[in-house]
Amino acid sequence: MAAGDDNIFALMLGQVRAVIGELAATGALPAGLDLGRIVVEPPRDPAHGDMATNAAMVLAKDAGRKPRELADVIAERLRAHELVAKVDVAGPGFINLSLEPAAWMRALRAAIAAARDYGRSDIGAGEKVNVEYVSANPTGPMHIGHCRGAVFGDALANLLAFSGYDVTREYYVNDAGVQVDVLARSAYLRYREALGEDIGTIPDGLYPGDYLKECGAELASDYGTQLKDMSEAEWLPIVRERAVNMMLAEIRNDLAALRVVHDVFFSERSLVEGAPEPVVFTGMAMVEEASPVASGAPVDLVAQTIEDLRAQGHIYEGRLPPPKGAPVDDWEDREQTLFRSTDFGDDIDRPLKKSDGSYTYFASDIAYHKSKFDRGFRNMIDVWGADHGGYVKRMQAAVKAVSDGEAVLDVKLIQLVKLLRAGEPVKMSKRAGEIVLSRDVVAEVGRDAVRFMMLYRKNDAVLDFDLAKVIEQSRDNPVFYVQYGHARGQSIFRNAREVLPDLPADAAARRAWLAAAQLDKLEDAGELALIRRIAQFPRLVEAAALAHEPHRIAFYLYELASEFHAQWTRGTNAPYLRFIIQNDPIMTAARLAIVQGVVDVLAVGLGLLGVSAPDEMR
RNA sequence: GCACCCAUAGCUCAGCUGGAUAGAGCGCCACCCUCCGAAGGUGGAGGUCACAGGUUCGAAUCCUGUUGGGUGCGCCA
Repeated sequence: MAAGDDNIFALMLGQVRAVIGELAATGALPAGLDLGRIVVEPPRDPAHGDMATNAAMVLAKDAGRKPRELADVIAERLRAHELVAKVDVAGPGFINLSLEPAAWMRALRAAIAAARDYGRSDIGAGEKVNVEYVSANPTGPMHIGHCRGAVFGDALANLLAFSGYDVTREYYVNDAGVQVDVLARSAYLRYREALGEDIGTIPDGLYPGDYLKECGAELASDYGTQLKDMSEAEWLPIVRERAVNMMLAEIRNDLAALRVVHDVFFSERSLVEGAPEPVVFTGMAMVEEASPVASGAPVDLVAQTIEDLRAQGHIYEGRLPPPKGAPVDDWEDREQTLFRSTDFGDDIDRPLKKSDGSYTYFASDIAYHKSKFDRGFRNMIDVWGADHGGYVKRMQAAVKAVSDGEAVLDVKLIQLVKLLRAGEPVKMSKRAGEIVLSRDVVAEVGRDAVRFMMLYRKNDAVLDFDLAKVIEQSRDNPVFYVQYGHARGQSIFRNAREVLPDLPADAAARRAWLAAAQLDKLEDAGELALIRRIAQFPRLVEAAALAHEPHRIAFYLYELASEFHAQWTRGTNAPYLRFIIQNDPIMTAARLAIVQGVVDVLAVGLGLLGVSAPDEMR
């Protein structure tokens, strides 16, 4: 569980646990206490010291002692630690620790030494995690809603990988079902148009978007009039495959513009139609090369999964009551194939077959998640739009069923993006062509702004995204403010060479050089606060990873940048607080060590969010 | 009718999985630039954490109920 040596909070937590172990050994405490609930964290009020632990309050009941009394005993032993300056017992039984200045200097040195690995940990212990995100239907370009899910999933995957998980980034391609058939028919119309036919207005129910014209043109040049002479049953698979591949290529362009990557593109059709193995479009391969390779007997994985579940008693034939409140016109009370999701916490059992006998989307989704389990994933994270919220329970139920309770599915629901321009809503209509596309937004305000803002809000909160504000260069715009912090730090290094001619220009060499600085010269409250903030980064990353909440990184970075800017500005009124002191190379070197820490943390944090850390702002 | 999500300062939102006197930005008020980038900073006012119960040493956080908003509710994905 222990993170690296660079996490001073983990270090002290280990110390607290060790003390409790010692007390248990002497018989002062019962053995076998649950230490899992003990935390060591920065107190909200700095007056309470550097760190606080709830150990005594958490253990009091099981130990049969009063919290304050127990706290005194633990505190006594913590005082002996070399990095601990002061220990107080306060309130209901908090143990407040003040650390020796040397402890913070050590933390800063550790941060600088770790450089771009600062905050990296092994809490994931190499465990496999599947993060599925975007999974937009390949029926058109990505819109702004997909964009938020894409950025979220990507950042979450970064965070988990950084925290020691073995992460697979996955995209589920819905290349089966009626929607892609509609796509194919729409493309076929464009094909006829490309052959010179007057197709008039696009009929209701087909996709009217211009983006299919190119597909039609390609079909016309490749097939001439051949497809016109075929029946729909003949041309549909041909057109469908071409259209899906082209749409997927579009989407991958949109993803590339956001610098969002996937390791695996998983084909739904390969489940439904039966392939020897689930077909994956690998992250490296071009879409065109990714057609299913047939070898061996086809297996319908959906049917197989359903039959397996039936054998385990999770499936039966029965009737559902009609939904109340939202009357279905053509409700037909009939016997159907149902999954006992109520056995796993769902509200109602869920149908697996449509009235025509084919499988529901849910059925293939079960098979898909079964495939994740079969590929070794015990941890699955799905990133969905909030409108799929009603689907969460049944999917989690299904994952439990297919994994015999071994796998856990966490579903992250992504709320709407409300697009604004200078406070005014950007008009969005359902009619195609007026949907706000991800690529248009990226083109207008840039990838960094889009990514940061998408992550500067909890995933389950509606996001107001103001196109005018995110390119503003002011404190009001967190993207700029954080990036500016990084640029300002680099600017300080550029200017510092006047005072410190030996300061290496190369970042790695500079870190080594700064590690030798006399950090004990640092005693200004603002400086020390910055060092403490830097020291919190590892535990923050850890918490964000465990909670699957990348937005915490974004907020932390804003706070760090804010403290850094504040310290910088104090130097305007109080020159002795500047980072660069003209005739004091020793103090300057010590302060540059802080700047290095700030710059590294900002760079690492922005990197996790997929946002660039510029050396200068222009 | 049912399920899920949300409700925190005038506005937009954090609140580190139950901790101490609930924070930030914007807006408002009063200040600070012969500076390593003022593209900034300092201080102040502003809260019944929607409401009512409950759990316990301790609740914005967990449970129940109520109110208000959003999403969804065999066969679409």
